Amino acid sequence: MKKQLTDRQEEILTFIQQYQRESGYPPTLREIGKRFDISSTFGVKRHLDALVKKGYLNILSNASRGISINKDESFASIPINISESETNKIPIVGRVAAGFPILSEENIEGTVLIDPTFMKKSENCFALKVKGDSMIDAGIFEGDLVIITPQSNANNGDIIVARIHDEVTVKIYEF
Amino acid sequence: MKKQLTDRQEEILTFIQQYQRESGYPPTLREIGKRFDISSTFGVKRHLDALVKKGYLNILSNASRGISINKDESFASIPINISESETNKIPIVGRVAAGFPILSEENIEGTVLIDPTFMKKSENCFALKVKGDSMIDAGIFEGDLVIITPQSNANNGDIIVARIHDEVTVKIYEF
DNA sequence: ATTTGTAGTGAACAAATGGACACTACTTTA
DNA sequence: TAAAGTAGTGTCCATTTGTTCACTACAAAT
Repeated sequence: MKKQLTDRQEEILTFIQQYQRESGYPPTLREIGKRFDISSTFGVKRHLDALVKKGYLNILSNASRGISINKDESFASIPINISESETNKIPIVGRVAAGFPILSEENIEGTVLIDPTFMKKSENCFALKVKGDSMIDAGIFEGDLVIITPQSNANNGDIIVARIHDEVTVKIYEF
Repeated sequence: MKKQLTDRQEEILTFIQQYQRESGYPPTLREIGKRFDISSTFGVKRHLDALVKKGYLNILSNASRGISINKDESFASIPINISESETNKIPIVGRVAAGFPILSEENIEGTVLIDPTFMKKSENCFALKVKGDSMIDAGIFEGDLVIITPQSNANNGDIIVARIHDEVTVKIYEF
């Protein structure tokens, strides 16, 4: 369990997190001091030393902006074993505008994150929102997101997406 | 569309990303130079300037380690509208060891990320892996992950998780 | 043939930045 | 009551760090 912080330390830790998130790098002692009206860098440093001592920060000596935040809270200190870089960020394709490639900006409505537990990382996937319930027998309902992996051929019985001009439908492939 | 990078620029960008991810703050010119055997900081700076010009980096003038990475690539420069902080990180509970609270470390097997599109952020949720196919009629198959929202009561017909001592089962609640 | 972009060296400089010291003051703990 | 922790000021210093200049060299595009 982490040690208790004073109000001041809590404020400063929050500021560092926020600064880091917004700018991409940590603040300097003077920037922290400016924010909290602490004129001496020494005053700020003592706060940081306290945060290091209590396990919330690491500081690289003599390096400028050498502050890193120890993030191991989440759920009762459960280790996160999934790095963001392994996560699938899949674009959601809305209407398919003629003339543009499917993954061009014109067609993208948003993105959805899919945990790598459920599918391996893929570069070409995209998602479609299902309209209508023609595939209800296959467990695909109105409003569901279906994730499409482009590939050059399909087997009998596969669930596929067919595009006829601008119109897109989900079907079972049978021959 | 982003402009093409040279091999050298690509290497350096990758290094900066990696350094940032691992240490929590960006590298200095000299640290980059050291990694690539570039003895002059000016040589490094020209690479960074090129990366800024091509839209991959922002640099705060005269600030030490003032490098921030423009991350808007993903899929053909689709804007990411989901911040990581909004994403649900849900712990996967394995066996339920008696005497420990459900979410204690002893019970956690891993975590899974669920996009907020599918469920609103919740602090108390956890996931269970389904064994057996007793709920196959409800579309719950062996190996599926079910996500549990603890709540104090259930309605007729709800799918619930019941715990009897250490044993946990998924059922439909009927009275 | 000239320009532009890339790639690098070496030196010198100014600003940014962390660290240390001496001092005051208040509160909490032992 | 003494010790330890917190909170802050002001000053000085050494190091870290980004910036700039002059110079060389090569390849691709105009």
